[in-house]
Amino acid sequence: MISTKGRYALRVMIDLAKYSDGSYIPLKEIAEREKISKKYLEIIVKELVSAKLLEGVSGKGGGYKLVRSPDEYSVGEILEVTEGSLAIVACLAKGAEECPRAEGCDTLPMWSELNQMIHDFFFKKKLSELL
Amino acid sequence: MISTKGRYALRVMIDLAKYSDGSYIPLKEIAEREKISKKYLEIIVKELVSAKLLEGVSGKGGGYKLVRSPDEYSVGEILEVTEGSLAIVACLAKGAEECPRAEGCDTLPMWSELNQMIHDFFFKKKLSELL
DNA sequence: CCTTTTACCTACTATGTCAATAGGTATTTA
DNA sequence: TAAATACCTATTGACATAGTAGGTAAAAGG
Repeated sequence: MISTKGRYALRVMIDLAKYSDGSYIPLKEIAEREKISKKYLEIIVKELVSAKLLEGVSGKGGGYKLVRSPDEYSVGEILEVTEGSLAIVACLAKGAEECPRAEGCDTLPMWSELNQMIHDFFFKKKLSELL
Repeated sequence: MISTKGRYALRVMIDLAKYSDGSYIPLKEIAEREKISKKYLEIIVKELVSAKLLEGVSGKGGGYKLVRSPDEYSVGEILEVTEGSLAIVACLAKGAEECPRAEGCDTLPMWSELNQMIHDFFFKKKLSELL
């Protein structure tokens, strides 16, 4: 299940896509528009900046803005930054220790199939489709 | 993400489908074959019995068995019993309080679309396909 | 230079869930 | 009556979630 963190991240990105004219938007504005705790958003936005999905500038006139156009962001990459992994089962997360049962696991093919479906869904869906 | 609880439930069901000849299989056997803590399985199996996906009988010669044939179980119903909800976001879980933002939510259509995909996947997939 | 506005940083916390474990009681068969 | 089994209640340690609190650093305007 996608947590609020991932959902909030997506909403911040959508908000920026909608309301930015190229200048920087302060987080305070976004928090008020989206009615999300600004303090909590700070944590989320920081991760988006680290991942280079956003650019942040301090000081008066500062704030955040997108670094690409909305059709160049996939929903998948936004969620992956904040959720860590979108894998449907632990053994399919990247960096997971290899499952000793993988060989001969009756359920692995099903998990892989679904995992692929979800991955495709999220990475084909662009931010621009959510405006 | 599907937890071990749901994954174990599925493996118990598969185990029963594979090794039962109509008689009752004691949990001890299943736990040993699947290398899962018997104590933990007790919790899981109890829920499957409550949901009438399994039948349990106490005493010598007792154990558990399926109540239908494997092609009459969907993976979805098995997972729903143990996971509670398969919804991809909280607001789409059944029994969720109505989201005040639903009207005009930019992301809801996407969540609904994916939710439907996952639901279909799990409910069309039958236990018999995992043997 | 000083003040304001903003991002950025570290730390803490309450609540809940996960994945069990512990130690029993009830039931059925031989 | 004894053994094997399911079934029941309670507890636990570790971790994640969803925040809150209280600062420091940076940039711009006057």
